[in-house]
Amino acid sequence: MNEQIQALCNDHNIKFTTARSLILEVLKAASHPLSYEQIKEKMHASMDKATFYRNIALFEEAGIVHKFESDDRKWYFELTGTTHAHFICEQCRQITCMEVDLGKIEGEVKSIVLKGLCKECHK
Amino acid sequence: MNEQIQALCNDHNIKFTTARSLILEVLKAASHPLSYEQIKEKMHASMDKATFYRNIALFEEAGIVHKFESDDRKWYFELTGTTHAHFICEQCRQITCMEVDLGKIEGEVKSIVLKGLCKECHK
DNA sequence: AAAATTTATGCAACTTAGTCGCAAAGGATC
DNA sequence: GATCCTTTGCGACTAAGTTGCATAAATTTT
Repeated sequence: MNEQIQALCNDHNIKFTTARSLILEVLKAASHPLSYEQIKEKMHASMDKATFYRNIALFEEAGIVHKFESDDRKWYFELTGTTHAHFICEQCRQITCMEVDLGKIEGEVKSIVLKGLCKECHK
Repeated sequence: MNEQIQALCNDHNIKFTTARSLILEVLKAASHPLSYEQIKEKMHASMDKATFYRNIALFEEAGIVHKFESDDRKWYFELTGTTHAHFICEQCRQITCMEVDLGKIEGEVKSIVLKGLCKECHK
């Protein structure tokens, strides 16, 4: 587990530190994008937010992590991987990942965010 | 022009005031979503931001206006109308509207935001 | 392996889009 | 024209995220 994360850092010329390992571990285990608060909760170790955000910025530059804003003025982070869409429910705030076929679009699409009411809340 | 806006307010049980008219005029003339700053610039009349945001909240509740966050920690507003997607270029920050066919999705989709590099910046 | 240099972390102060409380202004109603 | 209700503007506030700076941890040099 840790080896994979260490390898991820090495591959991108990023030094492997405790803080970075903690962040990446949480993101790796997550099934959907998480905010700073959520990541912090899952970390079982304290970390200054400055450290967090600086490392996230580093990951982003390296292309390891992708971030986007939901509709709550917070950033949500996830490991980059398959390009998939996110559905954000305006009512329960749950973020779910989904595959979407867009057909052809000019330019390069890096992320897709759908908003509305999820299956549950729509009833 | 003004009559249409007035009618829009009447139809939704919203009193027609100067401030509201100013906001809606700008939104009506816009071809893509605008932020508070952008709307303010186009208004040719001063308005307190509290007034602006309170009226926007009112429009939202009434279903006249739709808002979403881009990736710059700002809200972008537009009149609701045909459900269409927005493409936000991460480089030039331009927001363009586009039609997208998603196929079938469970729940109710209210907005779609794509991010990436636009046709121009992708070159 | 101690000193020097570089890099990462934590703290505290700061930034800024958006929000809230409150008083004054503007209309409507009697 | 006095009373009531709504809207507006001002200023203080909020909170996610950022930045400067000092300390701590690595890494390199001698």
